[in-house]
Amino acid sequence: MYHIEEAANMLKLLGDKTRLTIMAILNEADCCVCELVELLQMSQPAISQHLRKLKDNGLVKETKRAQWVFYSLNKKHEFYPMMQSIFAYLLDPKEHIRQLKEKGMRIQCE
Amino acid sequence: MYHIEEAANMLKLLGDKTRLTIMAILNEADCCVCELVELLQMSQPAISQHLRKLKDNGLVKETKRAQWVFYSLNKKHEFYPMMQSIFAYLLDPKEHIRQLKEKGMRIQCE
DNA sequence: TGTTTATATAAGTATATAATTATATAATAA
DNA sequence: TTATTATATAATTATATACTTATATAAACA
Repeated sequence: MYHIEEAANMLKLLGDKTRLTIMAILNEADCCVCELVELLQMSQPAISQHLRKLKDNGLVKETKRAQWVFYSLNKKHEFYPMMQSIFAYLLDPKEHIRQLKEKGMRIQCE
Repeated sequence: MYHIEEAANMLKLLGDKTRLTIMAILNEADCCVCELVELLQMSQPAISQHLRKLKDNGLVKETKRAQWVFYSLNKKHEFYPMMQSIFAYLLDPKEHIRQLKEKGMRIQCE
């Protein structure tokens, strides 16, 4: 049971097309920044700034591996269950992976 | 299964403390503007403007009765099931009604 | 009728947000 | 070492947002 203000803040974070898409993608596979840049066809700083916002609010975690930074959902987050039920309405769970492959993109950078 | 852009737009509407609270209250009982004004301790124009936004996006309906305008959730809205699952995480379903009564407020204006 | 009550809307303002551009950092590769 | 690649961050700008104040509308009531 969440406080309404925290919940509103979390919903606001998801209430942006770019961030919701990022979260939907990460819900299927961890991903590095460059993949998100290509997938979403947006500039690298724009993606990084959205990721920072998600990270600052604890919704995603980052792992550095070689020259890449991989992002993943923070499954320990208080709102993770609520997000999952949103994703359940939202997603064809295979859709983003399919989209990735259609564009000839690997799922992992390395 | 919703398009991600429409879903983001809907989540943005819910991603405001005032609107999320209004939706949570309406999920428990239809309500007129003056009650929302007292409950949320905000100005009448501020409340009306949030209600208009919710109405323009089809999330709530209005019914005029005497001098009051009652608002209610639009249960036919495409996103109504998703909102319900959000509310399920969000709410102690009796909390807002209790809060209403504590303030000596009637649930219906008339 | 004129007054009050409930609500909506318009105009203005302050703040928040998302993007771009330019630059910094850090790791890898040549 | 220098160049390249991946990422982050700062500064700027344009737009969106939420509020206030003032006003309009419409119903009820004296």
